[in-house]
Order: sequence, then C-alpha cells, then structure tokens
Amino acid sequence: MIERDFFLQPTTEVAKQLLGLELISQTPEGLTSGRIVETEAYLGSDDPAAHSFRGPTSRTQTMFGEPGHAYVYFIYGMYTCINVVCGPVGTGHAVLIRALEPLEGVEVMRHRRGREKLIDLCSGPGKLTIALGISLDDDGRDLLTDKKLQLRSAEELNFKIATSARIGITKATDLPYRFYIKESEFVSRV
DNA sequence: GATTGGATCGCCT
DNA sequence: GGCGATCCAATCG
Repeated sequence: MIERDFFLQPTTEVAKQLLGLELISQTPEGLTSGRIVETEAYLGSDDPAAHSFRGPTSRTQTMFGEPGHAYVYFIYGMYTCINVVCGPVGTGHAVLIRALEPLEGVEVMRHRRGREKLIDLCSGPGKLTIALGISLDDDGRDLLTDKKLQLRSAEELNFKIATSARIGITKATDLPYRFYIKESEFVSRV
C-alpha cells in the first residue's frame, strides 16, 4: 500500500520510485492497467517548463493541491496527459506519467486505441490516457482512495533507471528530469 | 475579446 | 524527418 508521505519525497525521487508501480483504471468497459515505465518530474516555481511555474491558474489548481491526486490536462486540441501531484500543498510539483507496459485489459485497450500491437497501446502520455479511458473528468481524483484510478505497488522488480532531458518542452530543456526503465521496450523513446 | 502556443500523435514523404 | 489536426486556457490589450 502506498502512503501519502510517498509523494512528499523530493519530486525527482518520486518520479524514479513510481517506475515499476501499476496504474489501474476501472471503468464500465472493464479494468485496464499498466506498469509505469517512464516519468518526468516538474518542479513548480523552480521549473520554467512546469505549468505551475507562474503560480496557480484555473487549469493548474489540482497541481497546487494535496499530493497523491491526479492532475489531468488537455493538450494539442485532442489529447490528455496524467500527472501525480507531489510535494506539500501549494508547491505545484507533479510527475508526468509518460508510458506504461500494458498488463490487464489489453483487449479493451486495443479497442480504445484502434491498434493491435502491445507496444502501440501505452507508449506515450497521450496514448496511455486513451488506453486507460482517462479524460479531463478525472482531474483531481485521489489516487490513494479513488474507485476508478488507483496506484498499486508491484512485485519486486530488478531494473536499471535511465535519465534524460524531458521530451516535448521548449524551456529548461537541459534538466535531467525524465526517468525510464532502461530495459523496457514500452517507453515512448529510447 | 482576440490571439497564440502547447509536457502529442499519426500519417506523409 | 516533417507537418497538420484541433481546442483549451494563458496571456495580452
């Protein structure tokens, strides 16, 4: 079981420790889940690339709320991305979940994605929200108590963590805040 | 009130 | 490797 304090560790540490955990979504179409294999840390007012850099706005309210909640936002006119809020209330830190290794509900994911290959189901932040049926309505859910979206600690896994610059941003492109499971084939990029 | 750009993806060449 | 799709919301005036 994951405790609230888990999300009060330094945000880059949370980003690394989320690797290997299972993200679960329960909807009327069925249960879908995947192992987190890629994350990015966003550090609030210390991080020009973070949505929360310039303080709270209507979009980023949940980023400044209680840690352990889901910050879901809409991007590029057609995609949503899911983050886990980190740090004390008011700091605006979060970890973006960028890729999953599909575990449960693969057929439901195939249907939602319109793709057959496992590797195409959750290998990007916009893909995995489609595969798990996550939408803007899920913004603010508490991942420790919610019925639909949950985090589950997985069995002990042995893997190496790789680090890189974050993907798709135009500011603070030099910071090494992207983390992924080195030997995983389900990441968005190598 | 209008403009602009975005933590992406998939199809095209 | 390049670009168009598509729309919310932050920012500016």
